[in-house]
Amino acid sequence: MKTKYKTIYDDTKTKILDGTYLPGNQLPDEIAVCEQYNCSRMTVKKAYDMLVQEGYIYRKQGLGSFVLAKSMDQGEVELQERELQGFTRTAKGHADTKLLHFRLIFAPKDIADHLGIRENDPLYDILRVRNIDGQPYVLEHTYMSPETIPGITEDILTHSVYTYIEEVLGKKIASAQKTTRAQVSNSQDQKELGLRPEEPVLEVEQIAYLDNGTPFEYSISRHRYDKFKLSVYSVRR
Amino acid sequence: MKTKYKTIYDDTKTKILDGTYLPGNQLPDEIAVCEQYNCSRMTVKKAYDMLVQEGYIYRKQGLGSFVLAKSMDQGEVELQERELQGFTRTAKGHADTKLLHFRLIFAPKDIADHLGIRENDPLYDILRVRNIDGQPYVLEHTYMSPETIPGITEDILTHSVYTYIEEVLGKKIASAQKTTRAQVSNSQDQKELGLRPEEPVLEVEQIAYLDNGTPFEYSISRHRYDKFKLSVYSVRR
DNA sequence: AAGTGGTCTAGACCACCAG
DNA sequence: TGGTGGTCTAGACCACTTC
Repeated sequence: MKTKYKTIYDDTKTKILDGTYLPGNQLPDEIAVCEQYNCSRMTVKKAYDMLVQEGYIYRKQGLGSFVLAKSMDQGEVELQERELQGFTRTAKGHADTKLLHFRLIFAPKDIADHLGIRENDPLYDILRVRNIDGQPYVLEHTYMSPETIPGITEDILTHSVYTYIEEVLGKKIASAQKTTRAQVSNSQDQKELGLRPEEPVLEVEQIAYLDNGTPFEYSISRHRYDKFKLSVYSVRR
Repeated sequence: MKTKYKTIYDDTKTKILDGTYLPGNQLPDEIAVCEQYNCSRMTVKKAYDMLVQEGYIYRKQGLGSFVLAKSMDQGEVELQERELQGFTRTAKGHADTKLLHFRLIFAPKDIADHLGIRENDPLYDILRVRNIDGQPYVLEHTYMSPETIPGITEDILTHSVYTYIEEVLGKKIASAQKTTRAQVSNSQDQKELGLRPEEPVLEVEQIAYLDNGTPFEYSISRHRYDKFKLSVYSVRR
């Protein structure tokens, strides 16, 4: 059974996206929505507040709730990642993966610290190139502990590790911390991503967590500079 | 008067940051906090949920609330920007600004669209270099409408525009949409930021909003690749 | 069974903004 | 003054986890 706040959230978001509510339009006030959905104000507030966090609407005490002018261009690049208090990845074409290596190594101290394991514990060391429509766009170096994520195979790595974790292992991926910077490309980047020496990469360092708080993945992704962008919406409070 | 949920949020966050609660520790359950602060469960939940969004804790139904192992390194670079559903900028040294130009122009169509004004309306066109401890780290190209933000002067631009907007104009900055990518540096970047031709920049495109939904600033910032990183924590839901 | 968080109610009072 | 959202209550019932 879907929750009431999720129903109101989904319905309202749909109406914003399909143009039923246009930028600048005032949304129905909380009381009106209460009556429509037969619920209490707190429930409406929760739904509307989620839309505020994601940049769809803004609200002002004494005035009302309004659709925000969404104005950043989308879609010049092949892969767009949007952090809207959730994970959304939009690839435009057909994706596939080339596995460069898949090894077991002794965990170095820094990575062991990130993953909450001991130095020299066994560690999966995975290097992959991701392609969209046959064109490489990111070189992904991934480390996972076999204790946390057992049973990784080449087949899983060329498809979706996340699907394996959630559907086969039955664990839930809950959150991720990412840090982004620009970097000069090295010879491996240039070879695998087809870059010229003066062309840079966008590096994303990530630690991903399960819903029990365990960090299960540490990764460094080096993206082609012209095929990836990261979007963030942040609300002050 | 500070709200109750903010008090609980601040107190708990402080205890996490100062080590009173260590990574992995269980936090007091909602009922216990209710009794301590003489409040209802909803109030505690609001405070704890904010800490979840910001990556300080995780919660699990049936189990409890726990401090998350925060594991991403901070502090190798001069400027760190962290989006924790709020704006946090951490500069390590003394900051100052060099104004390269400050003009009025006719708004080009694309920028006019971002700012919700008409093409050819007057527009401030501002180009600045920001230094920390005398070293340049970012070239900031900023556009604002004089209709929304009147009275900009050179003096304001070399100090804080945000302070001027909030304290002199009495308007509230509410949110911002940012998109980040890596770019090859151009000759202006190289000259102003002291980069060699093969060194890239991290470009951040931003639209910032007032609390009445008006977009008041469109900017493109080009950061030295080795002096800036952007961190994001995202929770799935 | 006991303990935890997740959702939800049906109100209350207050702060803010418009006319 | 009327309408809006912000905070808060004092419960309720349910879902999930561990024992």
